[in-house]
Amino acid sequence: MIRAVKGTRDLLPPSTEVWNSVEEAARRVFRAYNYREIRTPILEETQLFARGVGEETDIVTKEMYTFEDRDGSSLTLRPEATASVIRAYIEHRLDQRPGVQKLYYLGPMFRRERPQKGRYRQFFQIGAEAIGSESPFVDAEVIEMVMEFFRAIGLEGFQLLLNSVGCPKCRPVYIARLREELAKAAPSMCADCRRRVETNPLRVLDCKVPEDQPIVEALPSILDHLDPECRAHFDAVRQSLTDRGIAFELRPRLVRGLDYYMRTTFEVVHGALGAQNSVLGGGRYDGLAESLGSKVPAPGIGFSIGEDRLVMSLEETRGEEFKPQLCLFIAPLGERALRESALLARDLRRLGISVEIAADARLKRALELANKLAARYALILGEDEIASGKYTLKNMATGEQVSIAREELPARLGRG
RNA sequence: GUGGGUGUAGCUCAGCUUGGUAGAGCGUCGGAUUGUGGUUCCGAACGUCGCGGGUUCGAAUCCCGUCACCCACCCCA
Repeated sequence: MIRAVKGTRDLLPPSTEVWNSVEEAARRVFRAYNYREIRTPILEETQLFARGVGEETDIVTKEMYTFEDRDGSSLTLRPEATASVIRAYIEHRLDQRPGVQKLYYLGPMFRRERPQKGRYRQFFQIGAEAIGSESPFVDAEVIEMVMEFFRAIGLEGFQLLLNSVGCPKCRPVYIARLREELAKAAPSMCADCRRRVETNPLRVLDCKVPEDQPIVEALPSILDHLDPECRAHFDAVRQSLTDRGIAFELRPRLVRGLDYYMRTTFEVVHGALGAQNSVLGGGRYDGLAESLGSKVPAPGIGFSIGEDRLVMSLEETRGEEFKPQLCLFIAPLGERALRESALLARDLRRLGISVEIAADARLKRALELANKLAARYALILGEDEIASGKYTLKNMATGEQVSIAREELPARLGRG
């Protein structure tokens, strides 16, 4: 038997209904913030990610789906979308368009990791980027938009974590300071941390081993090492969030795994997701365009939402609410009735009313099916009804039946 | 890449310790007479017991190998 490849999966109804309502809500909310959709290719030149995401990151060193095209060029299935969006911004000179470029995207990303709960090799992200401004006001607005989106889909029980990771000027100073401290503390820490001291000292801050926590908490905070510009930026972001009534938790030890982040970084975590509890990651990336070879600067901030994880947490708490309903189930009795119901169904469907027809079932069987499909109404269409012109409409919830003329049906059924 | 767990009907699982050629619930399909669902009752279909090898008169059950899936680490969405 041929199966879906490891780490990929089929999304089936009724789950796809949840996916659709999540995506519809995102489009609606983002549009209200004047974001518009961008669709970039799923395939890019490998160099885009190598340079954009960072040569030394885990994504680039071991997680990319990279292959050689027939002409010998190296292509990669996108592991994330920000680099592509910036590439498109540069390529199409969007900096020449008026105002801040606000773009959103949604679609599949690919990383060749070992799958586990909430982690897939093909996974879906919904993200947005605001490019062309360094203003902390934009940072706060982007975060507010995310919060409004979560509110729109009714997500609860999440936490917004906020930090600043400084900039290429002040971060190295901090990392040097961190290394000094770690040189002393590392020997008594876990094996992973001892390794991280060499590879990526910032990651030590993210250590989850309980025994290491006292040491981690005593390490110097990056927030004490921001240079004046980064400091002012971060203060302004926090002030604007407070002005907007957005609750956040300051997490000086929040670090991100992609190289391009600077200054503001944020994350949203949700319980009931297993070990992969992060549903959103985002931050500012003012230097990304230049590292992709752009002559024009493109300071920006954005986020990406792990749609798989988001849907998972929605389904955990309120999966029932997304069950779609069938409005009308038609049970035709006999050939004439079947032909008549085809025309009736088409007319109702034109009005947006969902209709199903039992093409070949006895009445009992048809009603059984109507019940299983959770139809709100069943329409019984037999010889009597055709003769009299009055159809029998049954309310499936109450069992109540009324005799109704064809013309009255749309009003009676309402929309949907 | 590393560790642990699990593979038996469409789904959820029992049976495995103490080998004797497969079960339950749900679902699907049919029936309980004429054009009335949800409840109930009766019945049916569906299994190379993940795969390969070994031990044995006999293997879902014991042994070896292998594959797949899940969870966790790493890292991230």
